[in-house]
Amino acid sequence: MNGSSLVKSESREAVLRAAQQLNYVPHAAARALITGRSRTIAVVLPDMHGEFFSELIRELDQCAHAHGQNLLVTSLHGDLAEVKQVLGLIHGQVDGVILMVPFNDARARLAPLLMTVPTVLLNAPGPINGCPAVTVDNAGGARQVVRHFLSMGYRNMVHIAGPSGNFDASERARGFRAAVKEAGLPVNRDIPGDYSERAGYLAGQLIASRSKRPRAIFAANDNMAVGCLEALTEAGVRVPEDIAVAGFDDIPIVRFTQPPLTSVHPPIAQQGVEAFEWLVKAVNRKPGEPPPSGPRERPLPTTLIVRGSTDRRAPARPSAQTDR
Amino acid sequence: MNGSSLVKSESREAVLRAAQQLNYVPHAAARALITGRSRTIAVVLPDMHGEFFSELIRELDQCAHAHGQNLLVTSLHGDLAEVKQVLGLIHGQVDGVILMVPFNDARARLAPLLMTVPTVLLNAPGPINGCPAVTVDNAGGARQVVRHFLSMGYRNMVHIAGPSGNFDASERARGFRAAVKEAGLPVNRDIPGDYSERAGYLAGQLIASRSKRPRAIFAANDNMAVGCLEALTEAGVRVPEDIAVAGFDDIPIVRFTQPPLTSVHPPIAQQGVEAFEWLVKAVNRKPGEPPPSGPRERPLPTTLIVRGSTDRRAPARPSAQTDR
DNA sequence: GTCCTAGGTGTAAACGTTTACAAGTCAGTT
DNA sequence: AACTGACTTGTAAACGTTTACACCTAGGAC
Repeated sequence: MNGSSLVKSESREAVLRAAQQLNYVPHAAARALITGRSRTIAVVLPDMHGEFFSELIRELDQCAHAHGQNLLVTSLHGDLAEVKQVLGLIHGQVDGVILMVPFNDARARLAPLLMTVPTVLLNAPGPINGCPAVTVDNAGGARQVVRHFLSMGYRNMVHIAGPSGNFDASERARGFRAAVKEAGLPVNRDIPGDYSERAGYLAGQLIASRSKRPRAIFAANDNMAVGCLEALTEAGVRVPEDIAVAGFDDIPIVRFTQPPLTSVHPPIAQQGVEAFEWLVKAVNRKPGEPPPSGPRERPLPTTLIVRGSTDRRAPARPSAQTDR
Repeated sequence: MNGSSLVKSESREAVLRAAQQLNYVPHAAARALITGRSRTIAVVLPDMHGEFFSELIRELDQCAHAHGQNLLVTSLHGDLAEVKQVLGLIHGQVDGVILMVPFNDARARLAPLLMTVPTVLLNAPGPINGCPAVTVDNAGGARQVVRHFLSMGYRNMVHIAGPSGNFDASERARGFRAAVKEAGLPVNRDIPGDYSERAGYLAGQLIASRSKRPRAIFAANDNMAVGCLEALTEAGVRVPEDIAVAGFDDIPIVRFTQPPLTSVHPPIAQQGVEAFEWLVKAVNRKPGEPPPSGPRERPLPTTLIVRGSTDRRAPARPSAQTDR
C-alpha cells in the first residue's frame, strides 16, 4: 500500500525497500479500474496549429505536474461529431476533459454529448450542461484596440473578420463594432477573412486599392494582420503613417515584422490554470457535494501591446538584452 | 464483443444497437488491464518550449490518430532522474514511450532505467539498451551551412555554440569544425552560448567589437542567430554585406527578421513519423518475434533554407500569396 | 435413429490493484 | 490469569473487461 493507512511505519518501509529492489511499479490500469481514478486529464483541441495550442499545452503540463496528473492530448481532426468518439475512446482512461470548442453553434451540437465526464470548455460561447466555459474577453480586446486607435486620432477604422462560425472571431467583430459605435463613429463593413495570412494579404490589397482608405485596420488575428501588413507595404502604403494595423493573439513573430505589430495579448496561461484548477476540484469532489462554483463567470481580460504598426513612437522591440 | 470473433452477424448488430441506446462505452482501464494494451503512447520531452515541441506533437498526434492510439504528453521538469518516476507513473497506462533526451550523457544515465516499455529515443546520442534513436543529421546541417558560406566566398567563419552537454549542439559544432577543416581553412574558436536569444546578442556584441571580424557567423540555433543579428545591426554592421549570419531550426520568426535569416530546416515531422511507426511495430509484435529492425540507422537529413542574412540575392520572403 | 461435426452461446477465470473485514497479536488493566 | 482494547496482519471480494472452454443446438451422413 503506497498510500497511508494502518500499517506500522517500519513494515511499510520494508515493503517499499523490497518494491525498489524488485523494480516494482503499480499497474496504472488495475489501479484505475478499482479506484475509478486515472489521474489523467484529457485535452481536446480543434486543431494543433498556432501559438495558442503550444502555450496552452505548456501551461496545462505545468498544472498537471503540480497536481500529479497526466495529460492526454488529442485533436479533433474532423467534425465536431468526433467529440463523441473521442469521449468514448477516453472513457475510463481519463478523469476529466478540457475541451476547446470555439464555435458559435457549440451548445446545440455538444449538449447531447456532455455529461459522462467532468468537463471544462475553452473559448466556448457559454456553459453547456453545467460544464463551465473559461473564455477570453475577445470583445474587450477589440475594444482596447479601438480605444487605442481613438487615442491616436484614428477615426476611420475597418475590421478584417475571422471565419464565420468561430466564436472568438465573432466576439472580436462584435466588440469592435460596439466600440466604434459608442465612439459615435460610422461602422464600416467588415472585410471577410478566415484567419489565414493569405486572407489578410488579400484584404490588404483590397484596402490599398480603394480610393477612400481607412486610417486604421484591426485584423481578427495576427496571421491576417501580418499578411495585410505585407500587402500594404508592397502597395507603397506606409504603416503606421498612412494606415495603422493591429492584430490579435500576440504571436511571437509580430515582434519581428516591419514595423512590429500592435496586438492584443490573450491570457492563455491564466485560462489554462483556471480550467485545470476547476477540473481538479470537480473531479475530486465527493458524490454528495455540489459541483464547485464556476471558475469566475466573466471572460479573462486581455492586454494590448502597442508596437510600431500603430504608433511610430512606440518603444522599439525590447532588445534581447532585456527580453524574457 | 466489439472485436470480431465467432458471433452471428445479426446478434452482433443487436448488441451494438443496444449499446448505442444505453450509451454504453467500454471501460478503457478494464480493457487495458486484461489485454495489456492501452492504445496509448507517451511522449516525454525535456521541455515544452520552442517550435520543435509543437511541430513534433502535431505530427505525433496525426500518427496517433492514424493508428487509433492516444497520446500522453509530459515534460521533464527536473533532472533526468525524473525519467524513472515518469516511466513509473506511466506503467500500465501506456504501451510505448517516445523519449527525447538530447544530452551527451544520456546513455550512462538512462541505461539503468530503460527496459520496461518499448521506447524510441529522440535526438539521443545513440541507441540505448536496444531502444533505437531517431536523430537529425545535425553535423550534416552544419556542413550545409559551411558549404553555403564557401560558395558565397566567405572563408573566415565562426560558430556560436549551444549549451555544453547538449547532443544536438555538440553535433552542430562538430560538423561545423569538420567542414571548415576539410575546406583547408583555420578553425576559429567557438563563442560559447546557451541557445538563448540573449546569448546570441552578447555574442554579436562581442564579434562587432573585435578588430578582426569574421566574414560569416553560424549560430547553433535560430534564437541565438536572431539575438546576434540584432546586436550586429545595433553596432552598425551590415548583414550580409559585412557579416553573414545563419542559424539552425528554421523557426517561424526567421522569415520576418531584417534581413530574413538563413537557417537549417530540421526534418521534425519525418522524425515523428519514424519514431511512431517503429514504436507501433515494436508494441504489436508477438512475444516470440524479434524486435523490428531499427528505423533507419542514419540520422535524418536537413535542408538549408537560404535567405537574405547570408545572400543578398536570396529571393525575398515568399509572399503570403503563395506561402503555405 | 444415432452419431458426428460445425457453428453458435453461456460460463468462469483472469488481469493487478484497493478496501473492507475478519482474524490475530500483544500489552495493559482489573 | 483472564479480559479488554488498540494495533497490526491476512483474506477475499470487487472493479469491467477479454478469452478460453465447455456446452448446446441443428443439420447432415451413415
